[in-house]
This record gives sequence, C-alpha cells and structure tokens, in this order.
Amino acid sequence: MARARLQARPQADTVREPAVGSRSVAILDAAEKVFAKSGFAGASMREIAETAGVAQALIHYHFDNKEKLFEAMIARRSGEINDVRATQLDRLLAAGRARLEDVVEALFRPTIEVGHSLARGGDGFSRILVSAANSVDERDARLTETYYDPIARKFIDAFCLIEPGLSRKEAVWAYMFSIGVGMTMMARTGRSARLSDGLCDDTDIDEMLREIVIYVCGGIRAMLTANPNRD
Amino acid sequence: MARARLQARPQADTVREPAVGSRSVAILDAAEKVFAKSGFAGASMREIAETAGVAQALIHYHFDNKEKLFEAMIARRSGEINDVRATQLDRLLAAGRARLEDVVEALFRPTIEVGHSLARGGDGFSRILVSAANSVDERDARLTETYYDPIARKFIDAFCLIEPGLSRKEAVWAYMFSIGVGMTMMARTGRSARLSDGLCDDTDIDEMLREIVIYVCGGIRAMLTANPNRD
DNA sequence: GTCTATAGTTCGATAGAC
DNA sequence: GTCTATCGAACTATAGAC
Repeated sequence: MARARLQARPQADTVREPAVGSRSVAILDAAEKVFAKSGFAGASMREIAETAGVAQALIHYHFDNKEKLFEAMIARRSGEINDVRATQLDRLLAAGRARLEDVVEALFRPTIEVGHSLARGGDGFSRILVSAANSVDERDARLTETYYDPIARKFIDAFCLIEPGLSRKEAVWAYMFSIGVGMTMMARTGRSARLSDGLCDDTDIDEMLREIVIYVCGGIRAMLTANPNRD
Repeated sequence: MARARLQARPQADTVREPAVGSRSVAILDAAEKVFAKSGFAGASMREIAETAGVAQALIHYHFDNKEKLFEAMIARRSGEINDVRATQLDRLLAAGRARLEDVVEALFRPTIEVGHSLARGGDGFSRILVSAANSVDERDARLTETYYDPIARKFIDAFCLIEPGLSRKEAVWAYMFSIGVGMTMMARTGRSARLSDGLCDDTDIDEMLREIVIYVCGGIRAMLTANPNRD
C-alpha cells in the first residue's frame, strides 16, 4: 500500500526541494501539464505517466490514486504562491498607508509569476486554478476552501482596512469580482487577441496586469462611493 | 446513420419549439444538467440517457456523438440568450444617450435569466458557459468563437460608442474583465457566502447583479480616466 | 522505488429488432 | 423513433517480480 502522505507546505527556513525522489517531482510536473490541458476527468493516469517518463504503477505507489495526486499537485503550488502573497501583503500593511493598487498587485502577481515560471511547462497551474475556482464540483470546492479561503480572508480584511468606507459584505463581493477579473489573466484563452485583432495580448503579463489593477481598483472604489459604510 | 443536423437558431417570427420529437428536447435538457455537473469529459452518455429517460442509443440517433450533442446543447441556449441581448442592446443604442449601466445590465441579465429559468433544472447552462469560457480546450474555444464572439463584438462597439475616450484596445480589455466578473455570478459556487459568513448570497440574482453593475462600470470608467483615448 | 502485466470496470458507439 | 444487447477500446487500480 502506498504512502501518499501529503507533502507539508515548505516553511521559509526549509530546504527548497523536499527529500523525495526526483521521479515524484516529475510526476507532479506531468500532472500539472496534463490536468491543465484536459481537466480532472479528461486527464488519464496513463498520459501523466508517459509525460513523466515513469510507469503508471509508480504514480499509485507515490500518490495512491488520481484524487490524491490532484490534491498533492494543488498543495505544492498553492503553498509556494500563497506564502509569497501573504508575505507581500503583510509587508504592505506593516508599512502603513498601503495603496489599494499595491494590495491588488500582491493579490495577482505571485499567482501568475509562480504559475508561469515555476512550472517549466508554462502556465499549467494557473489554468487548473481557474477551473477549480469556478467549479461546483465537490472536490474542487473542498480544495478551494482548504488552500485558498484562508488567504482570501486576509485580502478581504486588507480591503476593509484600506477602504474603511467599505462594508464587510461589499468587501467580499469586491474580492469575488476581482478574482473573477484575475481569471481572465490566468485562463489565457487567446480570446482577447481574437476580439481585438491582435491589439490585446494575453501572453503579455505586465501589460495585462497593469490594466487589471486599474480596472479592479476602479471597481472596488465604485462600490465604496455607491454605498458607503456608515458605521 | 443518424442525422445530427444542428438545429437552426430560432428566428423571432418562428414557432417557439422546433418540430422535433419531445424526446429530443428531453435529451438536451438532460445533457445540460449532466454536462453542468461533471463537465464534458466527466459526463457519460449513459447518465444523460438515464436522466432523460431514454435509451442510450437514441442519443446517438438524434445527435450522432457526444461532441455534437454538446454543441447542439450550446447552440440551443446561446441562440435564445444572445437574441435577447442583441435586442436589448440595439434598443438602448437606438434610444440615444444610453447609460453604461444599462449596457452592462443588458450584457448580464439575459444570460442569468435564461440560464436560470428556462433550464428547469436550474442554472446548468450558466455553469457550462463559465467552464467553456475559461477553457483552452480546442472544442470550447471553437464554440466560444462561434456562438459568443459575434455578440461580444457588439458590446465592445457599444463600450466605445458610449465612452468615446476608451480606445479599442481598452474596450476589449474592459469587456474581457467584465465577463470575468460575470463568471462569479454564473458559477455560483457558494464561496461568497462562505467567505462572508452568509452576508453575500450568490443565489440572490438581483442583489448580485446590482453590485456587479456598480463594480463593472467603475472598472471601465477607471480605464478611461487612467489612459484616455486622444484620437 | 520502479517495473511489467493484467484484472475489473466503464465508456462511446453500433447492430439489429420492432 | 425507440429499444435491447453487445463490441471493442480506454480507463483506474492492483499483483507481484526485481
């Protein structure tokens, strides 16, 4: 019977790569690619094994089954990403008088930078996040709750702190809507280029992020003036 | 060999329900439910047949294969929805001096009203749209291009017309971001309620739409002032 | 840890009766 | 148009050698 214990999130003072066989990492990388391309149901353990260059049985040895492999893959990257996000947010708030623009930047940039550069294969993890975040599937909901709700609450708190006129309720709506905007950036379907005859390039991260920050901050501040919190 | 011809989009002066057997409609309704729950790959023809109360072979008789069934299901609802959206948009523009708020309302309301009420089973179609819109899968991209790009261009044109300071490029970004916000509403994952301890209810369409219109218009106008078009 | 081989299930699609 | 029955392929997972 396989171990399939979930890797603990690496702490700041821990070695970069956990002490597991390199095959194990190759499997996670392959899983990221294949799940990103085909979704959970559409991906097959066979293709993941072939992509990783290992026998199919080895995946079961390391991760037990498809569900647990999927969760291990989420756990690995979300740990990296959300540690960076939390650190950046804390630094902004500790410095006092943080601008909303900086908080929104801290909300999005780590996700695309890790999702884009760390996964050597490209932006696979971002795509998996997009599909999980929009899914009503019980597994996706549980993973979102486990790996993303805690950091979401931190950012909602930050919204309320920076814009005291925002009620808690509107801060949560603002957060949900903003994450929705971020999806556009992470999904990278190429549709923006199609609709704009090439003017908008969703592979240009910096350009897109600049536009997104403007749009998202404008949206949040509009909620503020439309219905200011009177407490 | 089965027919599997795609149903033509009903014109305004055409009878409501096409002259196909009621079983055929039952199959499309069932497909909507099952595809919404499990996605394309996760759904099985067996479950769709059981949900529709017909033999599995009948689906192949009417729609040939799984791919074509999926497209027929998209074609049916997108026709209904986008006819309403185009009509409302044209009426707003013909009346002159349309408000951005009204255009954004015309962008979203028909989708949720049709997706929510017409599909007796609930909001299945909305969920399918969300997953298709965010997918890099070739099939999903082709369907989005075929059934949603034309109406998207109309709304982008409207953005440019109403806010002349908006460049074409920013209008496309604004459209993409706004659709992203709309996803929050259509996906209805229940996450907003979880993050707000029940304050935000994503089953309350009117409340959510009101907040979304405020946020989206604020976002679009922020792009305008941040980088006005000088033509 | 890693492999080959395969058991056991489920799937999409088809054949053919009515 | 609608059904029953079934084929052949693909899938997840396991057994067992090394």
